[in-house]
Amino acid sequence: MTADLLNDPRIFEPSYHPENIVNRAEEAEEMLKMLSGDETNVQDLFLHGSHGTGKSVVTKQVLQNLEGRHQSCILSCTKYNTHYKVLQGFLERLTGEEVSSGYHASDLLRRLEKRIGAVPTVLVLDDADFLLENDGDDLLYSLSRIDGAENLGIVLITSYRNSLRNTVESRTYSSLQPQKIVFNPYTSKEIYRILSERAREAFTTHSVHRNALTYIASSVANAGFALHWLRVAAANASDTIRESAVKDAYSESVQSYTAEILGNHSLHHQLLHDSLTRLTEDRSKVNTGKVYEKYQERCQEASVEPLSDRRVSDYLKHLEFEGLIEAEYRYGGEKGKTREIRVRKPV
DNA sequence: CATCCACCGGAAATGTTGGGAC
DNA sequence: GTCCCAACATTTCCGGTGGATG
Repeated sequence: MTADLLNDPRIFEPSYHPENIVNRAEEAEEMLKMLSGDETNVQDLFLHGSHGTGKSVVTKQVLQNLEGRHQSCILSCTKYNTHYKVLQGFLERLTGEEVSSGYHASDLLRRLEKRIGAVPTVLVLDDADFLLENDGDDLLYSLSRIDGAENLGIVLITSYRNSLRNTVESRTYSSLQPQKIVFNPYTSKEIYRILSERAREAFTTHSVHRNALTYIASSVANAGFALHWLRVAAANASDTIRESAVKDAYSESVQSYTAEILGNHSLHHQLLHDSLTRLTEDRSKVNTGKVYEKYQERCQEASVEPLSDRRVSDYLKHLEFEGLIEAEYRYGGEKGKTREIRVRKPV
């Protein structure tokens, strides 16, 4: 690691909050208006866009702007993926007190209701695909019926589902009526700006070549991965970061980026993803059955009991939510009903 | 037209965990 | 400690799916 090159490694962490967010002013302004509750009730929002389009970062910024007047809290549904866990998480963050398990979910709901009271409140569910898959709309229904809902804004962030309407029951949808905001993929110009602004903060002057940044910017639209890639290249470089260093760092970046995402999931997700990469070294496709076979092998290697194929089918869906795999669903035909799966590199 | 492919995915059943009440 | 219970995680069960094939 080169301390002289990198002023502050935290600047590349996903948790880092940049001063200036490239080309998302419109979205931020709209969100602020909807959540402020100035002209009307605090609204519910549905934010959708592929990975690395700035959904979470913009949301954090907006919440910061509301600080003082609003109380707010963000949970990622990769971890908080059930009714109970979400209520527990929100309550803990808002009150600062630990909430153990063993209560009735309705108990927690009542406590949350009380806590919200007359205070404008924004509750954000990031990676909401995971919750919706698991819990259906049970939680959303409860939250939408909460007393004092005019002060409560629920923000759902998804990168897979592009609408809430076909996911939840119509009674839930109609009481939420979330305003949908779409985050379009960044252009390579925008990625370039994101990289160079971040590089200016993180590196000592002139330590990164312009070509190095253009190379990344022309390759990917996922800002999170772009930044990760640049950080890996920086860590490997001894003096200046050249285009060649960036090219060399690609595979390692993909690997560590993927590992980071998988780190939020179970061992079985990892084994499953691993089986898949072993099966499809090129950009070839495999069917679910083959993947499951390979997965069972991997489990044996790792001395772990494999999960049922039904469960694995759900886990594959999770990998799809995370953008780690691409699946095409086939119904009938000579191949029967299955899906063709391929590993997906971050783009 | 019946049958088959090769799974999908909903629903119910079962297993597990951690608390509270006694 | 024992019993009961809610919340989950996972398994078991099973009715689809629609073109290809005989």
